[in-house]
Amino acid sequence: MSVRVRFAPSPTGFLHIGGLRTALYNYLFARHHGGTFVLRIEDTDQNRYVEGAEEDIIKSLEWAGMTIDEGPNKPGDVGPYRQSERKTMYAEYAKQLVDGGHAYYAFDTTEEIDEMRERLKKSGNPSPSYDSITRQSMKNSLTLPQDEVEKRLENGDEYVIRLKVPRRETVKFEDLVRGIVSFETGGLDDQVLMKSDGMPTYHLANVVDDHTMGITHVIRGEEWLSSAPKHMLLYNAFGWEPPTMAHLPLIMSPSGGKLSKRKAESEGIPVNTKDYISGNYEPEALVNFLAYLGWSPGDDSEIHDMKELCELFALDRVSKGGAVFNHKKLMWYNEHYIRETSVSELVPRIKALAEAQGFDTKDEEYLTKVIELLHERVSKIDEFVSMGSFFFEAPKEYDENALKKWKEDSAGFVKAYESKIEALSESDFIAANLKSALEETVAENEVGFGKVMMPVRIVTTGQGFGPDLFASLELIGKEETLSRIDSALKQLT
RNA sequence: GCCGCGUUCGUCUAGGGGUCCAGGACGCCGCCCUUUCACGGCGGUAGCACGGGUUCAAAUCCCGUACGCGGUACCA
Repeated sequence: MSVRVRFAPSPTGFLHIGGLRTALYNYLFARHHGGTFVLRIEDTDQNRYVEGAEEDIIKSLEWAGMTIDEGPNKPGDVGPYRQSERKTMYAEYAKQLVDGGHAYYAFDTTEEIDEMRERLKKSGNPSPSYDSITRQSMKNSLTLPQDEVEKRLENGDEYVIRLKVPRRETVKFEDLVRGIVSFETGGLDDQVLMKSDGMPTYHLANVVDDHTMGITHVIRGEEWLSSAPKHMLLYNAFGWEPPTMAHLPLIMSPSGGKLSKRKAESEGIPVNTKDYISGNYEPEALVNFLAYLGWSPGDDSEIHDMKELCELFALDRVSKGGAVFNHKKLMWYNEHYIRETSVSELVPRIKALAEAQGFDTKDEEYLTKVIELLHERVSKIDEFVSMGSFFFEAPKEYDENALKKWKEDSAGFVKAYESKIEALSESDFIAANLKSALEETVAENEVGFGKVMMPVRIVTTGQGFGPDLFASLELIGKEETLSRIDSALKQLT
């Protein structure tokens, strides 16, 4: 049987970075086995639905380089791919469960359930739940006379359908990441399967869908492990073969705990995939980084593109413990992928970024040279623009830190240097000559190289660091260089 | 509280009884290269949570403890 996996996010917001990794592992697994990657939208909670979330999910997956084989945007044979559109199916299956004695109607109001919880708490039960014991004293089709149940149903009284969890049973299953996992049903509650609004809960919907969509492997986050036994009970009740399970370790925040929006952002980690897109991260870097966050191929390799990851990926090599998100390592990957990208590929991307900020990037030849000079020193491609803005326009202000190196004698050295390069013809205004002019200035004044170079750098670029100064000046050109020196001298002296 | 899952350098991990006084990567530190910065090269720092077993031999198997994380909804 060929592998079919699904990524099943709920459209309650922007795609979380942890969700993206779950999707990635599903995708890699599918591709590794020549299987199918399905996107299913789990929108059974109408209260939490967020407009535009589905588009964000699809856009994010595409940006990361994952191709959806079947999904709401690309229907296959087992659609629809949004749970809200499969509503009638769930009701039928729930009825089937009730008829088979595996589920029952419950008419209790929220208040009545709260009361029950309060009462049990008082009598010493620290975590009361609607379960095989308490259901006996509640209003449901197990306790109410048959005719009253029918009457309530006919009257259109509000009801839910609950799973009738067996009293004492052990649910055991094999998880591809964790091995054998087992639970006692005594600790499970009679989970609601159908809500009073007619929508199924996640538990029912995911089981029905995974089965009817032919899903062979359920690969999801560890937060689902606790409800997995309920799902196994459901497969059993339906008489279906359950898919193979694999629960992934969670991505943790550096300060501990699940990587939540609040935590992550206070630690400088973007949580939503869209923030990586708008933040100009390299998708290849994020994918490589995420793949290694909780998985490793077992050798000493670190760098793999999507194609290689697909070849290497195996669920039994996924680690069990949670993995802390290390933003510095992500940046290392990002730098790596930028260096791997050819200058010609970079040109259009940086042109767009720079122009969006109102810079004139001149011609392509010029931009190419700018990129060559900065290629080895940026961490993210937007730094080509921020670090290289002086290539596009004269500095508007001088970096505060750099100015610390501006001393009493700096202006004099800059003037001395200026008079030397002023003498250079346009065609002689090249890096080698600009460098020897500086060396001469240094020698004539009997000072260190930096005493002259740093001030020149500051007045021409506004910064105390950057690409090779002489190559930069050559690119900026004689006229512009001299004009920058003059206007800086006016401001700084 | 209860249930479940986990625990190898600061972080991500390799390791699945002897070849491990534990290997790689990020970070950090130092040196070299560069008369700036960065890149690159070389080197260094640092870890098997704890306690019991099993065994000739345990990071690797078993039990317990501690700690961490997840779940405990008519949310997913």
